[in-house]
Amino acid sequence: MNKFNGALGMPPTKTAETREKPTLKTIAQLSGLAVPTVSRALNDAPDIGQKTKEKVRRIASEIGYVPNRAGVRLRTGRTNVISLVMSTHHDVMNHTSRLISSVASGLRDTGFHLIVTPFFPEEDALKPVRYIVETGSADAVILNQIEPEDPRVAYLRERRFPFATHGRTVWCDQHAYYDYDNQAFARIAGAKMAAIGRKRLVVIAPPRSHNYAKHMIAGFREAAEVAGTELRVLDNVTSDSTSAEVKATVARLLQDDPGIDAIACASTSSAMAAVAGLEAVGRKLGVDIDLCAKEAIPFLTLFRPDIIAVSEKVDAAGEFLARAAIQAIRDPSAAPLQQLEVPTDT
Amino acid sequence: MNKFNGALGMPPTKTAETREKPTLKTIAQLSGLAVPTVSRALNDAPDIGQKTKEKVRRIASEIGYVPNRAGVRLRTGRTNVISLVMSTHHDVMNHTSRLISSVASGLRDTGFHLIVTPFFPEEDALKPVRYIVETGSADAVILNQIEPEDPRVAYLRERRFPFATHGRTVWCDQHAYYDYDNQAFARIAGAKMAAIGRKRLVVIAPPRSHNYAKHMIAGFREAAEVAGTELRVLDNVTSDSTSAEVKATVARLLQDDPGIDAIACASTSSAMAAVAGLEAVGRKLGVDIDLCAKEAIPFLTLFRPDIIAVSEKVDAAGEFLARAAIQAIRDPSAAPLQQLEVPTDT
DNA sequence: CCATTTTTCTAAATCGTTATAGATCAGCCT
DNA sequence: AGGCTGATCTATAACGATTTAGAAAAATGG
Repeated sequence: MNKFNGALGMPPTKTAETREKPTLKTIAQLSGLAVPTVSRALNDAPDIGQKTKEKVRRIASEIGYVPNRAGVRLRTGRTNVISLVMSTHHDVMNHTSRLISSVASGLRDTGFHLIVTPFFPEEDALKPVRYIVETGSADAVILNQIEPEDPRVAYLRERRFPFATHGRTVWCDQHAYYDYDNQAFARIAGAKMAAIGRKRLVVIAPPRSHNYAKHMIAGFREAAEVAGTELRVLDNVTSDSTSAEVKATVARLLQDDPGIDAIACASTSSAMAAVAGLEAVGRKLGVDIDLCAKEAIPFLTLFRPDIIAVSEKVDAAGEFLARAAIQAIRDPSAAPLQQLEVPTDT
Repeated sequence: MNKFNGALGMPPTKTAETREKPTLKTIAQLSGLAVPTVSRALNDAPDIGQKTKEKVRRIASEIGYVPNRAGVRLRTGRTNVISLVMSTHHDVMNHTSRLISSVASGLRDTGFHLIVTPFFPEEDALKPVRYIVETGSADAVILNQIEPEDPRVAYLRERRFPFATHGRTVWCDQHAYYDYDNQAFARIAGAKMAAIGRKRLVVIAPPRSHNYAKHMIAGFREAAEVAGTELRVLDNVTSDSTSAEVKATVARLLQDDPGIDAIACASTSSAMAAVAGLEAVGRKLGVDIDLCAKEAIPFLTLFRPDIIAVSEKVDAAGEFLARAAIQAIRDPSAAPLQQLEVPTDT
């Protein structure tokens, strides 16, 4: 159509004034080269001359060429998309949103887009993952809320589909992951409680289905053994229970057994609820009882300075997972990127 | 590569055992029809016979045909993607994550994917929007943190690119939006404070650049006039200031002017920080001072039962915006979907 | 019964990209 | 000079879908 599309007034040939999106064809016409040559030049193929490459690259950047994603995807199957699969169940003090933000940051200037694929409480957690793999709608997947033998991970491994997890599975030496060392956290927290003289610790742990619950409980047990303190892990509430449940449970517990002098919480929200519960029955935080928790947001200590908080840097997770996912895509046979963040005791 | 990979050795015909992703071609072969006929049948074109349509649809669902997104996108330009453009600035008590979740819910079973496009504090807010429009990487955009004359909205309107906003602009009668009626909230909150005898109210408002700050302040003014109370809007802190800043400012303020007996906060996090501040200087919430705030998460009242909370249903926003965006795509000339959520006074 | 319309389907082209195989030309060897 | 090699580039086809124009079959009309 547009043989000639320079400057002057033109018959209704698709000309430049339309500001059509530049394609390889545009560059080909401008440079007098063939389309495949332009493509190979931009991809730095070995069989293209140096001068040609430079010329093509110059033109490309001058006219602001950006490869058409649909074209690339159709031809190569590469989507340049990473999918974050997340539950819509909102853990109040939302980690998930920061994970999204930080994955997005990690993807900045990489050419990858981030698509968020939700799954819903009532449906199979495998469904979104299967959808992505079967329709090829992403090049890699990032998962959180990992179970020890997470079926999604099993599925992805079997298909050799690139992925990275926020949390560890039992096979985690085999795949990319980022995790917070909850066992270390629990050891530190338990030791701190013991250090200030607390003897009877109650733990509000994560749901047992999540792998990190095991780590955390193990850590508390270690600390309890070392310090010779009593340890009780509640099994009727978890750090994902509603605030009302946690509050009520803590209140009831302290009334039944006033000798309890320490509480440990696995989440910011359960910590706040637990504080509400203990205060509701007249206990005084930092006086006749202490509470420790993981602090994902600098909030707890502001709220109640007496809370003993151990910080968790959530933002690091997303950026790391983004890198790990890209690595898994680009170099599937390389050793997967793995990181365990150890909390600092201070 | 995998010429023969089913069970028996096979000549290099691409046969069904490969479990190749079914395409229109697959259906065409199975039905003995031509590819375009299959396409038109699935799209319910008027020039295809009833029997044919049924046959095609039956086969399609039997073999689990799903249209290839890249193919559709390349040919039609339709991406079937909606992009949520969000700041990575984490407002602690994260609205954004719930917005993402709820938009995702709203997009369920619509065939649309949700991609999250971040923009970074140091760069132009217009950049991601321009990128999306210029590269055509989405069919519609959802924006939040809206300014009165938001340049992104101006840009999108000018290009006639479908979008919906979480918040109102000055042109909002012309475009799809969802907003919480902050003016009504402020009226209600202000009236409540007056009703319990508070005379001197200090407001920690949203940043003035956000449009809803104006609405909220106007609402407080109305309430103050009606009740004849004193009103002061702080201009050195906002509801987006850090918790430490809010806490310190509130503490200082109450020391300088102990007569202040009421505080209103525009966000959950600033409310908690303000409570910390007032308690730090020995004031007693619910006794010699009161505090009211918007409660996006059922948290405040748990934390401090004395806080006067007005709830905001954040989840409704996302689902509405998803619908609104789709409508803007499908029927650009129709009246845009708009909703103003009025808080209930209870 | 042939011409004409309507219904239903097909062929070819296209979107932007890349893989494959082949073309062109220079330089070099014998 | 003829043949070969290597360096560059081009032509063609393909990915999966849809649009356009046109063909074939069926229905209608006189």
